[in-house]
Amino acid sequence: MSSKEIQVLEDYISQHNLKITKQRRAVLNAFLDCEEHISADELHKLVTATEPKVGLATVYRTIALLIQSGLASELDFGDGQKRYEHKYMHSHHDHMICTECGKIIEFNHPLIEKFQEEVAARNGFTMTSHKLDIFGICKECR
Amino acid sequence: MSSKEIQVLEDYISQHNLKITKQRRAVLNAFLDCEEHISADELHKLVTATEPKVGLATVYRTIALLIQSGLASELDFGDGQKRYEHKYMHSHHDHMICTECGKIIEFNHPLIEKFQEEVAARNGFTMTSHKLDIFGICKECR
DNA sequence: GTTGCTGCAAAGTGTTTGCACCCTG
DNA sequence: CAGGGTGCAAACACTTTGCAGCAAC
Repeated sequence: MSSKEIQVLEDYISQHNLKITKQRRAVLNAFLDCEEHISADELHKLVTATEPKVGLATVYRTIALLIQSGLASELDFGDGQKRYEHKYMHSHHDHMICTECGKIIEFNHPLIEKFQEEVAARNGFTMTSHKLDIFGICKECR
Repeated sequence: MSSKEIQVLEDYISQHNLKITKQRRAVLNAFLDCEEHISADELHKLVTATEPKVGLATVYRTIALLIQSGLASELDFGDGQKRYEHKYMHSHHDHMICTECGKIIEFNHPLIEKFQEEVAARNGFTMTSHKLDIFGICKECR
């Protein structure tokens, strides 16, 4: 259980006149325990394993809080549901998704990043963020 | 009105025991007339301007046909709805999206493409497709 | 005790499907 | 005239919201 992330959330909560509840702790802990790209529904299943009465709506509301506090970021691989991953203490990276088994490899290629900046600048764009997903077949599925 | 695309669709239709209808022509023509990244709802509005009785469901069903026949490809900029663009006779490119005005610039950077291949290969991935979106502020909105 | 939080159910959004009738081939 | 196509409405999947009761501060 990572106390730094709990601190980040509690700081955000106290700075916004919000309250710490056992549901919010449960959602945060389940999210932190899971080192994956998790959907709201999957996170809800994890949470209810220890706190059976937590509703899906609370999970969605807490995820919004995690995003606002900078702990989580939203992903969309185009499969109809949003996914979430750790953001705090987790540097930028892109995703390579196996379309057979769903495995996701994270990677970062400094030159790709650099050329993106270059393309943006060349078009007069101020880049705020970007998203690169590579789809393919991983070596186990080939 | 581009006869090549109509030919592609009619070929696909005749090869699959399907039928050509005025609704399908209307959807295809509206799609071809519009050189943008259009949503199903927007395309439906365009179609009903000339064919008022065409239903949204038919638009979705025809879009599926366009995708299967290789005329259209699906985009998802993470705003909750899918968008579609011309694919036939339109080479690969990525998107730069202005988060202020929604303007989309298409670009292609050969080195970025090359490094993606390289990263995939390095991880034992056989790359089948990829998607790069850069979000930022365009020069008019700055 | 105030004010925010929760669970539930209902509403929303974008997309898909079932069905009776219609039209193409 | 057979079999696919259409419009409509209902169903769907995911997410958000309204509300009365509950709990943190």
